[in-house]
Amino acid sequence: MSQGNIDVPVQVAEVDPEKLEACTLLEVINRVSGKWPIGILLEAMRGPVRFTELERAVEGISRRMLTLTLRNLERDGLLVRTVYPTVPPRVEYEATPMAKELYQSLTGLLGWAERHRESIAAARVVYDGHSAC
Amino acid sequence: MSQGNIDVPVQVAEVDPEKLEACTLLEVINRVSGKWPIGILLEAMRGPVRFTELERAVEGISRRMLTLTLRNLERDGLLVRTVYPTVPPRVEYEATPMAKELYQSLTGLLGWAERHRESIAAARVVYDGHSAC
DNA sequence: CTGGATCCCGAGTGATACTG
DNA sequence: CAGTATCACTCGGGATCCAG
Repeated sequence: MSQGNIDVPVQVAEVDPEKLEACTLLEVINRVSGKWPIGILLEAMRGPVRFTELERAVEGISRRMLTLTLRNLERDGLLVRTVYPTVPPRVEYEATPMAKELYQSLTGLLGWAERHRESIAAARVVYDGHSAC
Repeated sequence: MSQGNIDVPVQVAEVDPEKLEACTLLEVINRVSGKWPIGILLEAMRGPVRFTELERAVEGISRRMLTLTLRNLERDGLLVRTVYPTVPPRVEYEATPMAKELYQSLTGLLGWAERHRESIAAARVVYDGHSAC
């Protein structure tokens, strides 16, 4: 969707489609990887949620990581941050449509994980020396 | 929203379905996160591939990380390792059907990434102070 | 309440050298 | 060819204290 001009000797660089896939996939994987992004996104998906609510909901996250992760998600346009200049500061975070769409895609992975959860566990037991029998 | 059962003292631990989703997703995300797993999987998906071939194909990976990542993927049953006791040792890795199915799921993420690549880039520019204008 | 600033430790990873 | 071993270093992330 980047052009319609025709007579240009396009230098598309012959990108190997598979390399491109690996790269792009890597970007999105990195975006949601880590312990916290998904948990936070899941909460913010249900509607506006406050900082403290997230702190309790995500469970186990430190204030520092909550802040940092929140900033990154906001930066990528996955979360909107709304500040209400009230006396006790009030800030709400909510997932953007883009983030919700991401979740739809993640569902595919979730399905895969659930379908193969046992297979993987079994594979590990075997690999680890199928000792504890 | 935590129950509807009345008479049974079920010990199902009352797992919040959303927590479960976050957890499972996290497992699979962690499995393929990192710089290397995807690249390796992509190569091994095309057919049996040798250690050295991977070392060149993945490009940028160190021998150490290649070995470690390979071991993890094998452990999870995503890769099969075949050793041919020939004079120069020959080892081949190939993606299992399970891994290929995983790739199908990853495709959903890839689609999302491509659809929103520009939006994200734009969001970042804005967030970063839309300076370099 | 919401977050920024520091300090610090351990896991992850690259570089390099060695081996069956 | 296909790894393994070691070392040094970076960096994520927790703990803690400070601030608007």
